[in-house]
Amino acid sequence: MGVTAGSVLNRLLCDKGHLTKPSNPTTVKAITSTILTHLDSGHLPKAVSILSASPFPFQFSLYTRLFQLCSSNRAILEVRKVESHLVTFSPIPPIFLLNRAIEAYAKCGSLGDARELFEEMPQRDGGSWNALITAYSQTGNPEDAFGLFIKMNRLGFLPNEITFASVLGSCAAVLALWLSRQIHAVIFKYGFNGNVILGSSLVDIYGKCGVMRDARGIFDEIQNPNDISWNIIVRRYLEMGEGKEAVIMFFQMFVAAVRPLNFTFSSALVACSSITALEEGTQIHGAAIKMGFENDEVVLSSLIDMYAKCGELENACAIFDQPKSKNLISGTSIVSGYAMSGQTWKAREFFNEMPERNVITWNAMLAGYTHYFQWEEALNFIFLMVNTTKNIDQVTLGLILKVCAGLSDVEMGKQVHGFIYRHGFCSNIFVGNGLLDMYGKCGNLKSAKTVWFHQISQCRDRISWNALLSSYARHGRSELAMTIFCEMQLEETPDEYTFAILLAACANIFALEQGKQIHGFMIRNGYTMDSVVRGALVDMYSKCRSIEYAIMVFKERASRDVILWNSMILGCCHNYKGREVLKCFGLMEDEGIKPDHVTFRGVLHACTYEGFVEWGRQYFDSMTNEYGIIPRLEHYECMIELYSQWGYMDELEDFVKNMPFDPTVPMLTRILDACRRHGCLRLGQWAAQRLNE
DNA sequence: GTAGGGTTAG
Repeated sequence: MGVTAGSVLNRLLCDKGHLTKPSNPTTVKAITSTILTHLDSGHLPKAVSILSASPFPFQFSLYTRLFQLCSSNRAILEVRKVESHLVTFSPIPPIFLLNRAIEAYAKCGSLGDARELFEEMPQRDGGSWNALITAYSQTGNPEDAFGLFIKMNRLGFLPNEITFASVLGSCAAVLALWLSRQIHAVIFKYGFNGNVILGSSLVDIYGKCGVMRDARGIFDEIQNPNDISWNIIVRRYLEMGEGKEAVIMFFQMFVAAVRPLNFTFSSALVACSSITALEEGTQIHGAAIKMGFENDEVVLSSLIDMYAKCGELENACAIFDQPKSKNLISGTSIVSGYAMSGQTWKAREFFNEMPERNVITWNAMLAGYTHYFQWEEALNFIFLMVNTTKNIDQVTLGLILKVCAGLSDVEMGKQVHGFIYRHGFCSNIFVGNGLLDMYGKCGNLKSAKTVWFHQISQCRDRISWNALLSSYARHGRSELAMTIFCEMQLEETPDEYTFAILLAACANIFALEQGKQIHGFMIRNGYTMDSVVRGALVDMYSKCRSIEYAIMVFKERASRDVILWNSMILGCCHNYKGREVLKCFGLMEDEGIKPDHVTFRGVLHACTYEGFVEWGRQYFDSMTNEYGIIPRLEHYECMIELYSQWGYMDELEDFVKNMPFDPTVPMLTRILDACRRHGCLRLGQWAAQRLNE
């Protein structure tokens, strides 16, 4: 080899004429047709070798065709041969053909050849500059593209739409908002502002830079936005978290009678999931069928995921059962849908039957277990995962840390920390926050601090701050949490979660005034009062002995989930209002809210201090019989306390000896104490004996 | 004759 484009050209331009013998037109025609036949059957190298062996010029259109095919086949050697033939046998190769050659070199990834040819061209036009700028822009050299653009202007070549499109492409690659605005102005000056492609590119850049108002302004000025323009605006709204606007724009497309691309369907459906807009999603499903996308894999997968995320597992499965829908991605959507709706058992069944899985599938399953606090299952699944697949990523590690935190297993957490350190996941903010949270939840504040200062101080975000706050608040360091909150505000805007943590901190130290201030701050600044925040408020007010405020917050809005009811019930417990607890329990049932284990903790607690021994027993039995809730250790503790406190020693003995597990040390101590107080020798001796064991 | 967007799952 060693023969480069420019050198061939230069040599031949100095020394030509003797090579271009007059050729027989019929021969040229015959060879042209042979070459074309080879091209049609996909034999590019063969076609090019015939060309190279023919010492006479061909029609320019043949060279154009050849350059095109070389580009799409990324055949760099063939481009060199075709260019070499062109400049050898055509006395004055037209500039446009050499521009095609530059483009072909660029498409084959050889900027060097493109640049050399450009340098050695005897004459260049605007197209030559465009070709080179595009070459640099598309091969990931945006700065060089900008430089060429400036040079071109200095040399007096007028930029056209093509030039601007390439330069804007470079702007998008480096998110150069300021430069884009300037180019935008120049585009306007040259009168290209009606151009659909340039308009769409500007929408693209402004959207990527997060200035959606400007993006939308440009979009609205495009006279006839095409499918690509719409695709951009829908996608950008989605990426900026404005799912609702994305869906609205998608439906606007139909008004404008532009046929959506499958990708646009996909974006719109993701947007529907993000705002749980099932109705709109279903409408989009209908539109997809009507417009003939019923066999489009991307659209089908997106539909399955939308239904799964909106909790419509039956619909999701129905689509999945269609022949064209089954693939790894849609299968993972189904696993995730079951897992995140609490049906982890069904998710697992589906998971086990999948023909192939990847790390995302495994993570989806694990996420279900952790989301529903099924730590044992999660732990077993992690062992299975580690033994089956070597593929573990930062999401897996984050989930594993969540399991360590859930089990308060700091030893395992430390092992995971070691793994993270050894495998270079330290710089990952997701993993770093997971570590911080794990140490915080396990009560190891020292290690949490170490992670904070040494691992995530460079890249910490709001989640890191919240994790730090909550670890202090959770372990009785409420005042410190307040101080940290002040520091946090210097670099992050607090969110709803931050305030829920702070309210819990206030509740712990009975800081009613500060709690009220936070409540007021949230209202004034328009924060959403979701059920978590309202629960935290109810909890704070009731713990601060301000039960009237707690009830006010509780009643404020009609939507109440089990978490909020539990906050209210436990709030009543704190204020020793046992009858209200039982009243709440009844009202909750009337609203159709299913009680959970926390609810029963409150109810049993109320029965204990009110002395409703028989009711307490009935509520405890109803957990298994009526509500299908398996009583936990704390519920057994409640019952032991209930019987002990009110001297129901026979019931106590019967209850303790029928428990499905051995009584714990605190339980035995409590029983022994009750036996002393109420003079019950037999049970007392039994408990003492068990204690000694 | 050259130019723009997008690839669904944790």
